[in-house]
This record gives sequence, C-alpha cells and structure tokens, in this order.
Amino acid sequence: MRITYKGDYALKTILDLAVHYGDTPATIHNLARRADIPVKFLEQILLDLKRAGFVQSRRGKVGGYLLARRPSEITLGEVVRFIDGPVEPIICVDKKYKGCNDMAGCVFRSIWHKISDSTSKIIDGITFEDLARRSRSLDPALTYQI
Amino acid sequence: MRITYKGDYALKTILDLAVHYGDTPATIHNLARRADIPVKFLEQILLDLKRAGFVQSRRGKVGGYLLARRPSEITLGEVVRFIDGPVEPIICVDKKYKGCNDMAGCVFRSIWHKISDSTSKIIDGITFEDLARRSRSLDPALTYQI
DNA sequence: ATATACTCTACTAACATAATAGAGATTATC
DNA sequence: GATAATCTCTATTATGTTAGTAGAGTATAT
Repeated sequence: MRITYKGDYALKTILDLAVHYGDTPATIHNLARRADIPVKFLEQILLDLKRAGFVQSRRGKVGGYLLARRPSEITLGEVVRFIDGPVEPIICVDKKYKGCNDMAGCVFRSIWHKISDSTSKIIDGITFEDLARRSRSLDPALTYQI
Repeated sequence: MRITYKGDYALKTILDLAVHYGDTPATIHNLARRADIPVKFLEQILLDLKRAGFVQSRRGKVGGYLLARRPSEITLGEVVRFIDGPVEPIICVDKKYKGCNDMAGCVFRSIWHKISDSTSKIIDGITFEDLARRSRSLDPALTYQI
C-alpha cells in the first residue's frame, strides 16, 4: 500500500469534516486552505468522495461539504482503499499481473498476505471518530473552531 | 510498500540462487527462463543486485551468477528495500513531501509508523534460507535440479 | 580463435500522479 | 429576478515511474 497525495488530501479533508461534525457545511476553499491543498485538486477529490458516499454537498450560498455518515462509521481503511486501491503489496492475484505463473508454488504469496492482513487490522480498526478525538486532544483549539 | 515487477523478479531470482546455493553459477538466461523474466530486464536487475553485494558473477564460459552471501544472511526486507524502496506507506518524513506542514499535529503519522513497523517485523524476520527451505518442501524436485 | 557469458549506457512506450483550466449548474439573499 | 457564492463536470497537461528493448563492449574456458 502506498498513500498518494490524493489519498493524503482525502484523509485530511475527511478528518477536518469529522472534527467539525455537526457544524455548518465547510467550503472547498476553507478545507483546501486549512490543509494546504490545491483548491482545484480538492474539488475533484471531494466529488469522488461524494460519489462514494463518504460526504454530501450543498450548493449555492451557505453551501459546502458535510460528512454523509457519522465519523464513527467511517474507517480509515475504507477511505484509503477507495482512493489508493487495495492494501496488498503486490497484485499477483490479479489477472493482469503477468509475473506469477506458479501461484501454488510461490513462497512469497503467504508473506504478502500476512502483510496485507496486519495492515488491514490497523487501518480497519480506526474510525474518523477516533482520529477526530486524537486530533482534538493534540490541538484543543480545533474543538471550538468554526 | 509496493512490490514492483522489478522487485518481484529480484526476489524470485535470489530465491532461485538460494535454492541452488553451492551449485555451479546460474546463467542469466536460465534464471530468466525458470522465472519467466525478460532476459534483458534481468540483466539490469542482476547488475543492481551485484553492485549492492547480494550476488556475484563470473564471466566467460561456465560463467553466471552466484549468491555473494549465504542465504541465511540475506533477509527478504533487505532486498525489498533495495529494489523497491522504503516500506513506509507515505514519505511524509521526506523533505520532498510537500503535503505535511504539521508534523506534530498529524494524527496519521503514528498510524503509518505502526504499519511500517508491522511490515518490517515480517520481512526482516525472513531469510532466503527460510524461503529456500519452504520452496523445496513445496516442490522437492528443486532440491536435485541442476 | 571462438563461443559463451557478463557489462554498460542509452532509449522508449505506456501508465500513474498531481495537478490546472474553464465553462456550467444551483441556491441564499437583497 | 439579479447577483454572488458555491458546487459540478470534462478536458488537458507536466512530470515521473515502470517495464521494458537495443546494441555495442568486455572477459574467459576450451
């Protein structure tokens, strides 16, 4: 698994929305500014996240983005997989992968599987409620921020 | 961490050399054929592995490649890191990474660190002697193969 | 000598990443 | 109903990485 800029930006944005869950919608502009993300890039990312059901939007004045689900119901793993793909270190299961002509006899497969497993255990056990709580305790100012 | 074709090929090749450790040198041609790797691509990979001290070569007739160290002294992690780079899922420590303006307040960092740790524990605890043994037990024919 | 093998540098096609650009659609408010 | 603020959507582009390919050169056992 590799987290790209896009993934990094998506996670930071969802965390921002989780920290401010219950508030008025956050505009792309503000989300971009707070996390230092190029506005036009974040536009696209938010559209993706919206189509996937992570966030919802409101148009027009007083518009912006909100989480579509409660922070406690969005895991880190879900978002990572949606943006950056499977956690497997190598896609030798995939039909497209030409490098594996000997699935049964491959001693590496069980190792890659073990790595996927341990990674999944970590990212699937963390929700954005957890992350928002940690974030608030690192910087209590966030709790009152509009 | 993502294993590329290059990494996959390097691991398979070193495993092949480990399984046949003590034999006469294996030619690029044979190594490539046995693992279904493009010959010219494997040439480059083996030169890299040689420069890094994993393998040694002999030129001319009866030439080929041998492991430069005992299989028990080469870990999976060493080879993976050499070919495919660090195991960290995101290089937010790196100076080049522009996405992190808030190292101290980032709740994700400890998570990425945890993932690197668990991955490292797996790949650094496995040597090519282990892998060769597993490989032989999966396909006993390999033990006697020239 | 010669065949067999490794050595080295350069080049390239395809794809992924990280944006940027610009026109369009919706809505609160005056 | 005009306007400003905001989201929506498609296209384009620059850069880097990956996965090779090409070809000329060097060493050595026989």
